Amino acid sequence: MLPQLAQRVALRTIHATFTRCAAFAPSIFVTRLRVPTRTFLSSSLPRLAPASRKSTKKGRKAVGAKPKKTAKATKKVVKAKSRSKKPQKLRRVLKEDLPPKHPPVACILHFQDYVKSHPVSSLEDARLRLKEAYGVWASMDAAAHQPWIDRSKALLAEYPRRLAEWYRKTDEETVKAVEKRFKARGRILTKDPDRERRPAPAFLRFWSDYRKTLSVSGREVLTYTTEAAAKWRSLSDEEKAPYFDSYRQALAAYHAKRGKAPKTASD
DNA sequence: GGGCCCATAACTCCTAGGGT
DNA sequence: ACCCTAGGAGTTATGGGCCC
Repeated sequence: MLPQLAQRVALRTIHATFTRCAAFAPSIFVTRLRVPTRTFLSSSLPRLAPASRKSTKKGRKAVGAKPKKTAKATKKVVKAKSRSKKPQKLRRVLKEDLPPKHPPVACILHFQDYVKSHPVSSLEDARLRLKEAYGVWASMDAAAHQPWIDRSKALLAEYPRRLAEWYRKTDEETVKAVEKRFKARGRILTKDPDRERRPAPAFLRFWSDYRKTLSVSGREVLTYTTEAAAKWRSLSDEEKAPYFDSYRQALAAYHAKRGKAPKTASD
């Protein structure tokens, strides 16, 4: 095996050569693209295209979806550009400001233990060890997996509490800065598990009841959302009343808890 | 006025971990 | 980036209402 230094030099030389060649013939030296393991072509159930929603929910973009540039979006870009002339002073996010990391899952815990008992000495060695560790994991039966699953479950059970604790001890400005940093890196900050949820509105209460009357499950339920909406629209005010009443009650309780009075029509 | 949130399910994608 | 996999979280339809 090559000594570490020699190996690094060799790798760097290969990389440098590759980069130089790629500069001359980019079409030949196309860098490996990260292709999703499953696409809408291979998917058994392709994602449904948004019909009436003006925008999708925030967060991860659909794979392959290129955001349309509407006049409004262009306006926003111009606005953002003009704003960007004045450099915004962002709060610096320190390492200790970051929320607790998501706990490792069972196979990763197993991998950690495996590496501890089988130390590596080189890059090639590390790669082999990885393959080896996951090979060992794959060859184990469910009973053998159990200790790591239990550990993972324990860590996972603790995670929401740790996250909620982080939200409690972290000031709003830092949370916002962390959120921004996450967003900039294409990640999403997990929401506070203890956050107070707004009560579900009348239609959702109706929908919850409606789907109980359906004898379908899974994704099939989705096809009934339109039907449920039509049914909701066809309901008389009297029929809708119980749903609105329960919503108003829940909303009043929600506002009372927050110390804010609900807005009325006269507001 | 736009964006988000609420409920619901399966499906899909991403993240977590280690060393180099 | 490479190697792997379990599980978290976003996506998707829907309408009403709140908040910025």
